[in-house]
Amino acid sequence: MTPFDKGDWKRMMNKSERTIISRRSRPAKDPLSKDLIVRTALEILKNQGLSGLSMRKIAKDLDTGPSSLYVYVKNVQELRAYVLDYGLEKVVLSDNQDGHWKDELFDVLESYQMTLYESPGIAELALTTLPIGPNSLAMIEYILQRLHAGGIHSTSAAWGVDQLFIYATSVAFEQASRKQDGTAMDSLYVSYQSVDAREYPIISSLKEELFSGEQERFRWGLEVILQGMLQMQK
Amino acid sequence: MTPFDKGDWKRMMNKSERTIISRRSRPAKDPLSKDLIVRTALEILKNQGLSGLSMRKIAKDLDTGPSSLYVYVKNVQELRAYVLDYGLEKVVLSDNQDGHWKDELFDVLESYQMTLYESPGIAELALTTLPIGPNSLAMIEYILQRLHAGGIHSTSAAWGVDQLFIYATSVAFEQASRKQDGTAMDSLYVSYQSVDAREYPIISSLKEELFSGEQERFRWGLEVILQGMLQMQK
DNA sequence: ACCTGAACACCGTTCAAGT
DNA sequence: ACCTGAACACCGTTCAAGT
Repeated sequence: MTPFDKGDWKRMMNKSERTIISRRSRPAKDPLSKDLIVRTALEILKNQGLSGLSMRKIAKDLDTGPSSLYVYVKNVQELRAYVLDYGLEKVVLSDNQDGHWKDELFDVLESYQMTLYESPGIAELALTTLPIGPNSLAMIEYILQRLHAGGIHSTSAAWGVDQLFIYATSVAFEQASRKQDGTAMDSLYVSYQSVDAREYPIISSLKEELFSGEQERFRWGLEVILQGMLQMQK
Repeated sequence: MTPFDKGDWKRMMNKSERTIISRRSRPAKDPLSKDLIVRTALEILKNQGLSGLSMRKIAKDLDTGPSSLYVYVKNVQELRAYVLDYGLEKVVLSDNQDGHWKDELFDVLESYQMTLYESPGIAELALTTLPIGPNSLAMIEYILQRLHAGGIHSTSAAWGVDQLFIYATSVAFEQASRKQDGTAMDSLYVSYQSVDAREYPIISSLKEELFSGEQERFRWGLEVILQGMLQMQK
């Protein structure tokens, strides 16, 4: 029995579904379950960001008190790990037979990056929370498989998949906070625009390039990592 | 006048020092200043991590109420940005004339990574807070200069420095949380050890490699990025 | 086994009032 | 100009008491 067998997960998430039928007297209020809690939490995360996600708000949305959640979840950190994996459900792992390994590799990473970009809260979560759960595992396995097809094996592949994730996650977070807040990234940009050219000559000369590029920049970064890994194998 | 001229910064950080002398009646209690607040905050961050850093605790350590801090700092987010730059003060930018660009590049990134590793709170901060301030700027300028010496210019350099920082920061954060908590990283390791070999064959076969390597792994990652950038220029 | 209320020990930020 | 106290609107987690 493994902790991440998909059946296990499903069973884990729906722990209390068996008992619904016997509760005929109060059909209006859904009974709690880990699955329901995580789905509610993800909804809040999408709408209000990571700082807006709290046990108390989840409880309120579920029309109960915060203490009720602790039957299904050990603490807020554990909840976040579940929410992250749940949020990665929509990352596309396309699997057509004649796809080229490199295209598929870049596509899945772009899909991952887009998923995070679309809900900045998930991006923030991905940055600080270790990837646990079936969706994360499926992605990692998929990427390792494509790297393998491209001739990158064993330690290089193991370390490389981490590096690719780090990069995609950080870029998504950066771009997401750029679109959302506005202020934080904008004020940084303004600062660089007026940097002292004698003290920081190269920064000053590259002040535009340092902030340029979106998807083109992301693809360039992936290419850098991949080319680097191939180069290191020689 | 530029926002990050070093003189400006010093003046900014010591705003109220001029007025000390006139306060002869209460010499026991230091008057507040941005510099004092940021230094106190950094001390708390080092000892108690990012979650232990709060306006209220800083105020308590300074023997005042939390509202007093808002004279010197707009909000907690701004304070964090200052604290981060202050925490990067000890990163070594060695500048001997006959140093090789690549050695110097790797050394400064390793020094950065070590600084974050030694206080996990700073690593956590670096992950989510944009680098503002003279220490961050000096590091970026230094790295751009070494990349330039290595033949990496303009857009490649501008995008590359970002990529190098992302990598160093993430590795430091990962390694720091591994040493501190124990639990989060350990439970992930245990999970991977018992992953279903039929469902995730490659993960299963690489379960050791996925967690192996420390400084060796970090250097490998830097080499990957650098080799990739050089390759992309051809 | 699950749910609830109340409590404990915290947060960031504001604002009127003082010097 | 700076500092203070008190208040407002929040947090995560625990625990005895209920069903």
